Amino acid sequence: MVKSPKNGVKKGAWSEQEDKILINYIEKHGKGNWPTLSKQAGLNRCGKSCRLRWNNYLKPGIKRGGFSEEEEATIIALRHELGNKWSRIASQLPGRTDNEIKNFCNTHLRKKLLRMSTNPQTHKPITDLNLLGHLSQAEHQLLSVSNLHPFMNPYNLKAAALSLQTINGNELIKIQIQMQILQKMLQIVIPYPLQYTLGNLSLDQLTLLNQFFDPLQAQSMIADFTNISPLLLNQQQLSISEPFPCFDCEIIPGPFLDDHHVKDSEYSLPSLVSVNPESFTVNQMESFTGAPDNCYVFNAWENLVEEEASRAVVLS
DNA sequence: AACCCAGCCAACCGCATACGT
DNA sequence: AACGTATGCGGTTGGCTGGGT
Repeated sequence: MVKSPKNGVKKGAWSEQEDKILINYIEKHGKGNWPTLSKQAGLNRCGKSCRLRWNNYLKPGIKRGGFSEEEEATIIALRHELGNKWSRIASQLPGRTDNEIKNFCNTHLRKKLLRMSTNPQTHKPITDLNLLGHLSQAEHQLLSVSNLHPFMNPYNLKAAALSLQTINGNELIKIQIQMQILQKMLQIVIPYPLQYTLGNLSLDQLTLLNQFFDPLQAQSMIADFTNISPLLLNQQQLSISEPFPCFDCEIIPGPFLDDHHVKDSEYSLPSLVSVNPESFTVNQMESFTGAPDNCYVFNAWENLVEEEASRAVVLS
């Protein structure tokens, strides 16, 4: 990046020679005043540029290369706590600079969190439809192949239904609102190729899909779940094997919110679960810890998402 | 082979604050 | 107290690069 000199001061990428001059000067004389340092060292750079080059690149102890999982976890936690206070975050990571962490957050982490249906800014699950308007098409694509929402996972629907036994009306309303948001998100983010593949489904499959993603239908499903015999409402039976992002621990209580945050550091596509809510029976309830293979709606949905992910088609 | 495009990241810019006179 | 300068910080830019067409 070579930019045109302004007032005779060079800008843009630093050359090896300039780096050597700066290092040698600081090793001999220390840092001191940057504008003065620049002149005395014979560098045709402004002091600010010298300071930045030294602090972000040349200073001894600067770590280069990818971030470890531990560093990444620390960054996520501190970002959640401090916001975009890059220098404060960097102070907790020896050898890392604020600039490097900022770049890391704005590229790798952003992509990763989107894939987890998580707001890159707040690190909370995406429920703000306004955010979707700021995403690129590629990011929409990324989001669309992610585990959009815990309610995409029938385990969560089931657990939410069980929780209805103990939660109050306000929380029920919140759940219903979240489901409506999910439905709207789907309308927005499902990319054309995925919609196209819906054409390959049978009418029955489409009907069931529609029911599942229609908030009113979904509400009635939840209502239906509450009619399941109390003998079956043993939450201990719910052992969720599929990892997924925590939705919102403050709103929805239940066993499905514990110890199931995504630990996978790669961008693997979370598996969806195969359960047909309409044919939910006692036996299926008892075997709910597994993922039945014979429930075609969610098998179909899982296949669709996987197919979509494998295509990796960016909409034009 | 040539072109396009998106992601990466070093470096710049502008503002706020600290510091010295 | 007021002013000028240096420094710190966070947002933004733009050249480079690799992958796709």
